[in-house]
Amino acid sequence: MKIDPKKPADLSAQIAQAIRDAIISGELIVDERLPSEAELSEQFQVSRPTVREALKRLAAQSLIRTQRGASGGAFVNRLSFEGAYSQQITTSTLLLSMNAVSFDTACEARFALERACAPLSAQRRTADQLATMRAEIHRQSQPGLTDEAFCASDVALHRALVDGAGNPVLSYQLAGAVEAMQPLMNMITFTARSREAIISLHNEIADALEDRDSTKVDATLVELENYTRQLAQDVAQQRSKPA
Amino acid sequence: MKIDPKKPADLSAQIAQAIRDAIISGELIVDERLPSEAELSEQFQVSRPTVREALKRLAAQSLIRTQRGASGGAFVNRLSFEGAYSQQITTSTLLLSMNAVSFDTACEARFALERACAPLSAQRRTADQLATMRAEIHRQSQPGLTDEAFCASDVALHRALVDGAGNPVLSYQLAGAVEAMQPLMNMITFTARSREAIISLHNEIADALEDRDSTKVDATLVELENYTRQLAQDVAQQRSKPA
DNA sequence: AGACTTTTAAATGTCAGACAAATAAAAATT
DNA sequence: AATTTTTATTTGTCTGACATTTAAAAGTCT
Repeated sequence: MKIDPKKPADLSAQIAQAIRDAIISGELIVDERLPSEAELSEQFQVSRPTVREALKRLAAQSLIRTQRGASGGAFVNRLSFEGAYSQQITTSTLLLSMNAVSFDTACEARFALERACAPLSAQRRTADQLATMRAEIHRQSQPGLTDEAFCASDVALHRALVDGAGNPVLSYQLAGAVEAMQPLMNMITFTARSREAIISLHNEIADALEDRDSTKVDATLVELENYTRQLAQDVAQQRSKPA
Repeated sequence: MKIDPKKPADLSAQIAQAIRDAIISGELIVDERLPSEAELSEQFQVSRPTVREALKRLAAQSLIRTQRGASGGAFVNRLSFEGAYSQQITTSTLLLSMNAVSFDTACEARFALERACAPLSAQRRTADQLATMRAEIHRQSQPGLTDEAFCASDVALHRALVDGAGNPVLSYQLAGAVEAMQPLMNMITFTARSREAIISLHNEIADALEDRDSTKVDATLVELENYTRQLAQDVAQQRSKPA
């Protein structure tokens, strides 16, 4: 069943893997309760702290949740799309920061993925999603908005575009790409003029989506990508010779 | 610094979050050694098992690695693209299986993302990557290949296509989408005739990539998507009325 | 002095037993 | 019958200990 050869490495890692496999293989169903820590330690012939370390590993991956009390215990989590976003975003953020990915590379990836959604979104976007985009555009045009808030709104707008494709798998995959870029975007200082240009492009995208004109959406996204890269390049240049 | 209010929830979760934040914020550098478990328990005013549970959580996310021995301890991991793949794949696999995503939805997402890479790949693919694709196509045409091996080769081919874009962020994002689909693909039984058709399309893709003809690549991917969906539909139909 | 072996110390990995806290079910009381 | 109290179960945490691994320090021999 969930046996455990005592040959190679950390017991807690082995136990975690055994339980993980049982979940993936469907041996353990969603919302099913695992044996109690005491029972698991009996079953695997290890101490309770070791079992606990294994369970914490699984909890870190959102594979299980724990509940205290009489009929408490560890339960198999239904990994929801929403719940998987955060993991995806954390991982992507770390990847981008630790591997010193260039802005260009990240930007290229982000827009390539987003353009993949555009045709589907043009076809399927709901009125609600369009309204969300319009609302974000309106927020972006308000004076006194911080750069951080501007970027956050930008992310929200693009999330709405992606969600418009009506494909949760796509939305999940892109959440990381779009949101993980935000820290990088935050490094750009947006002048009033650049904001105006971006908002204008955002409006074009919304209009095109309203008309369900996927060609126009794609073309505008390309424009937006080029403009974003240009902005980043200008900022980098200005910083290198501040005189 | 990495303080810890003892108000709300699990101490080990709080400590893990504190250390995680320190890593993300850059307060802890890659390959830097964390304080020993004893020191951490002193610092956070908790016991060593609690600290250990926190560290195991971080280890499960590949944020740290541990080493035994005299100058051992917990070290901040460089989260490599390669290393992030497995997490991405596990998460995506679980998502697909637990949420009963339809084959159509997963398939649509997968090809949408892949088509996003196609233009870049047509432009930048190396001779090596093309050779890899040719080799996989050759393998696919060998008789006696199991369905699992055929699918694995299929994954390898598409990975090569995606890698051809020369954008590690894209490759990382798509690894999950492509590989997580494999269990679903394995459920399709490939007849000799359907394999032949797929291989023919694969050859077309390789030819188009050799010619750096991105339009052709895209068109062929669309064909492949349609054919794949058709196959899945046929299998589903046949299973519903096995007479 | 230099190369090899032995010892030592530091660190993680594991264990055992205990108590605290939360929680739901069972029992008792009104 | 409804409410309160008790109880049992289970996770969360602590203390203290021992085992194992590993690198560096100490010692030994040529």
